Amino acid sequence: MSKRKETSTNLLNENYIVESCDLTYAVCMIGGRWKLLILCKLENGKLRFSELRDRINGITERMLTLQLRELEKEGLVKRTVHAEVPPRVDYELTSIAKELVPIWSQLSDWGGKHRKLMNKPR
Amino acid sequence: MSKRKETSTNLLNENYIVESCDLTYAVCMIGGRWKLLILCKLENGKLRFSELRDRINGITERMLTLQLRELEKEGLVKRTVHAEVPPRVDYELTSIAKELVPIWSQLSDWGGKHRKLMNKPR
DNA sequence: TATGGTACAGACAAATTTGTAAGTAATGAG
DNA sequence: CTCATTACTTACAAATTTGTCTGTACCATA
Repeated sequence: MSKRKETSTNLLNENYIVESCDLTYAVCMIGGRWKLLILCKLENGKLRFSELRDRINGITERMLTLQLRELEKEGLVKRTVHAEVPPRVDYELTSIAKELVPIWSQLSDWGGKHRKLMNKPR
Repeated sequence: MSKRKETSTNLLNENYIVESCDLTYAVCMIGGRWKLLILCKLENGKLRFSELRDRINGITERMLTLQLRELEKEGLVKRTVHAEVPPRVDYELTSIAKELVPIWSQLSDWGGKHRKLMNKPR
């Protein structure tokens, strides 16, 4: 949640693009270093913070927090806090996020295919 | 084509993630501020550099060049130089990129739907 | 009273991406 | 010889994202 300069060309461009293109809008939601990894892990149900952290190799708590916050804002994950000590918080996909699953599965297949093509060029 | 530090955690993380997840791999290909816009414009056939530049609001020649170069490297667009003066260069989608079209059309639909949901939250 | 587990928050720095503002080569037209 | 056109390139600066490290509240348990 580092604030962005509200007057930068960079931000204006991004806004303009996202406004005018549903596709770019969609990809922006799931862009960012860790978002897809997080969403994937949640594909089979709820997980708590520490479970996510432990399953995603290399992520720091800070990054996990930041990306979860954004995903929450975007309405892709739902956050539930249990009033316990020590605290317990879990995350799950929202219904609109679940609609993405079949799409990203195709995209993943495409990725696999493309990767092979690139390995043995011709 | 700004070089990246080969020893940074940032790059190591990216490599690791992309290696281990076809989905992230795929999304990385089309990530970046302008790539999808460019690909969309090429959906209906070849365009030359200046045509792309004029159709993509806000892009600079530098950015267009950079992103086209990456797309070319990734095998998503094909670049053809005509030996003329003044120079003429055109760009078109490769066949693997064309396979993405139906997927991104679904993603675009999802984006539109999601956008509406967000506008009138409940 | 000291310790421990959980889910973070904050300050700061490094890395990366994006934008700005020039300039270039080649050559045909005038 | 001068200028215009096209598709770039380069140096530099600003913005943004990602990573490092330290610290916090809560209370149950030893």
